Amino acid sequence: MSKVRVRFSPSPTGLPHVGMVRTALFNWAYARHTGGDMVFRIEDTDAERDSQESYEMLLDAMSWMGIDYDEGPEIGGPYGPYRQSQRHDLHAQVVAKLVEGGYAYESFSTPDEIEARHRAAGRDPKLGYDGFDRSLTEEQKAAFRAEGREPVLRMRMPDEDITIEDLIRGTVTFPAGTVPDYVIVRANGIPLYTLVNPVDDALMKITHVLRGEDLLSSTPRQIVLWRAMVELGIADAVPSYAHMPMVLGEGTKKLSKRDPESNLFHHRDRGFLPEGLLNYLALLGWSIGPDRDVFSPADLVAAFDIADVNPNPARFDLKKAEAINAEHMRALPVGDLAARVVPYLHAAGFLSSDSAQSLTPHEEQTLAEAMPLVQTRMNLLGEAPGMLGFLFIGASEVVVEDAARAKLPDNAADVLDAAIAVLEGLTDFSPAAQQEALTAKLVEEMGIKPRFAFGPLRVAVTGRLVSPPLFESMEILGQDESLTRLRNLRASL
RNA sequence: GGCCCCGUUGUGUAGCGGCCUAGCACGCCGCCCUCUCAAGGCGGUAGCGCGGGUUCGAAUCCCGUCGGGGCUACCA
Repeated sequence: MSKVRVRFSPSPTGLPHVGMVRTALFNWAYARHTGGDMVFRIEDTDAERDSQESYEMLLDAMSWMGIDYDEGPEIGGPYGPYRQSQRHDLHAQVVAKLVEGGYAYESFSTPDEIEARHRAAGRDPKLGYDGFDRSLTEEQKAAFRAEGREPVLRMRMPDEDITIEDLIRGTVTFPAGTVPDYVIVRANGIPLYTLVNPVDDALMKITHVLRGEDLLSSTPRQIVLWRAMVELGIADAVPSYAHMPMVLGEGTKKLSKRDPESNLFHHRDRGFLPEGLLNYLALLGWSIGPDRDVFSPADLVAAFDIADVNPNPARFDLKKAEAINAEHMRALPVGDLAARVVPYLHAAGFLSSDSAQSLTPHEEQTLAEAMPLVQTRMNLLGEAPGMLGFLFIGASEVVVEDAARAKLPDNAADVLDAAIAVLEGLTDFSPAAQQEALTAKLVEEMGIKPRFAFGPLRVAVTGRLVSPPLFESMEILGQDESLTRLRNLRASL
């Protein structure tokens, strides 16, 4: 069996969509699992919608997700160029052979004329092209040209059933006559996706076409093109196909490009780990085993087979995605997690640099001490500023959230006064010492429930209702800083 | 309308004729733990769309039906 060659061939239009990334991921996983090649090709044939910005985001998305490729734009390869817009000559050569071999023909019919003919014959006007120009004589063609009409090129579909063995769906048959002769080249001479996609696949020796279900219906026409290319010696063999399920949003509709959740970078911005999102995306239509759903990219590669992919569409579930991401965050060595959280803390204004290597010694130490406290308390890296921000500011910058202030008990002033007195007297400011002393005073002596005894302290120190453990937090801040914060809140009551 | 695909708890899945009184995970609910919130532990909730077959036996096979989706462009 020859080497597997798969390809990911997006159009650079708009933002990278998670469904699209999932397609790239499965292609990649299949290539890596089989030891095959992953080809990355940009289908920028629609100048109207394509953009350089979108192209760059595509590269960014691939590299962030860790989806590498063996051939592609920027890195090249034996079957380049890898941007479709630079392959016009290659396409033109194939078109010429197709026409010469009688596989494609010139068609002058306009959509209106086709529809009119259907009506005249009492057929459904929406049947599609009727094959009218299939055997035009040279005289008839000349007559059309004399009218100033330029023909499109259509592929001649055979009068036979076309069957594909889909790796995910099994045998799929399209009855003869249900697919009309389709256009491969516009009247202006520019080839269409329907031509260029299979042609480039053939030229790049692609063996497996793994793509979205939305392309299933266009497969029979591509098979016909492939068969023609094989006969013409352009292609080696018709590839295997696998049509992956769509990624749905809420309800039953496809996850729309308008939906922010469809944007890969939206998730990156919120603080998904690439391996976390990759793990979740792989779960959309595939599973690694009956009782496991957390795995690394390497695990995916080791276990993945396109034949195991489910044919039914899957909904994108943010909650599940975040839970998976949280698992990955907890599995990370703390130092690693700390480094990953730095850009988010910097963006929120809490750190001097977005690189863990360039932090001040104090920032570095504070982060190192705080990270273990919050590793199990976050689902996303983006939660770090809210969780840890208070550690990187001065007492005067602490902002007490309204909700936190509202929740202060009536005796908050007494609690704070007592706590300040206790903590001032400590020579050992360790969490254990703090807790012992504060519990003795507030809980046992004053008879306040722990929850209400420590709540006001938490608010004073962090400004929030939810925070890392209180005593550890105060230890990191230091005795003086902690006391200042307690006094500040006390003074504001 | 035509052609095609899909159908297991709210969500993602395991299941490939008997191991299923349907497993796992997320979610949700409760309890335990507890300085908040998590994490962790324990327990609970909820499903084979429907109807016929085939079979000793069906979530698993067949047919139909209903429901959802895709395609039907001189877009990709």
